Amino acid sequence: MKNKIHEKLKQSKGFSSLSQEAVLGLLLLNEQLRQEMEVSMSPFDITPQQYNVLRILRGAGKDGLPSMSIGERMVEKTPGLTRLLDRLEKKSFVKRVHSTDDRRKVLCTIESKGLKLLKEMDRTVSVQDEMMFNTLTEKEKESLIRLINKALK
Amino acid sequence: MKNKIHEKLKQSKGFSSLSQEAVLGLLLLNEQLRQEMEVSMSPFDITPQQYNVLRILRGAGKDGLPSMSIGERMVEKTPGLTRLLDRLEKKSFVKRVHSTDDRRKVLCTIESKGLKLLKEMDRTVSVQDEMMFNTLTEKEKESLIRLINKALK
DNA sequence: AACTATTACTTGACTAGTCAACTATTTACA
DNA sequence: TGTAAATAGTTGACTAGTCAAGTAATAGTT
Repeated sequence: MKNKIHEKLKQSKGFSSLSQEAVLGLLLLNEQLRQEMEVSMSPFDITPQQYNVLRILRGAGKDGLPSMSIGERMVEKTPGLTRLLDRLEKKSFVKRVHSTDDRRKVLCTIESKGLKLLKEMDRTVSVQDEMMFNTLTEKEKESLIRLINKALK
Repeated sequence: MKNKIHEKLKQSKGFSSLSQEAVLGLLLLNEQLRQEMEVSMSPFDITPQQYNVLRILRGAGKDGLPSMSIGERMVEKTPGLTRLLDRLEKKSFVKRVHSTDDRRKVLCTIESKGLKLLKEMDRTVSVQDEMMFNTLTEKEKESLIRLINKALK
């Protein structure tokens, strides 16, 4: 089989270690995923990160979630999140209110417009997940998941 | 073994498909890598992307490389690259001159200051590559690389 | 009760990426 | 040869992430 990692990097020399090759491969595969997500989501006029937040908020239900808790479920720091929520609020996908029992907290809830958007996107997204790994068998996917799990700290 | 993908996402429910689980795992693993890179490179006052460009230019040698060709070796569009090169040039790590045989092209070459920086960083970076996958055996790394290769389009 | 520390977020200044529109140069062909 | 098309890069306006510093509210301590 051709080494696509070499190919994409237009690099003819070998790698100095298996770890290095794995690192570069991981970066490339992630980039491929990111691009596919962006393409499949852009017709809905939303970015992957914004979609991610909306999905978290849908999971949280009617009570909503303080900003910090959203941040924990993504891998992002709070400052970026504040501004991302600003944009989602401007588009009326989410609503923010100061929590009454701890007024430092800002409870975010998804609005009906946001729920509607997610519903429209659900199919597209799951099709895209399948597409992403359609060159792998189910056994191979399991194996990939196992390795990723083992590599996560 | 514990499912770290679930854990990190604070998600107790199952995934709707193996592909979805693989997608989420891939995003998390990439994030872990990105963070580790940022931490290990920040003492050198350089970002992973800037490091990446410098390494490409070192590979290109004394003749340098036009911006477009650098872009192909990364996974980035030209506009971002222009500005990234602006910053590297400001720090005197690279030099840009209009090519004489095709004056649309801008040839980028790495400067001695850039080479020196890379030399200082080489050890750190390769140690970090090893660290990233130190929970996997060599056989498992090979297997991961094979799967990544198969998933790359 | 008062004073400090912690927590939850916001703001500002930065790097980095996107797309769309523009300039300059080269190539293609009619 | 002269005009149109393609190529290389830049610029502007945007999303998104970072860190560091600031504000407001709560919790902890004496």
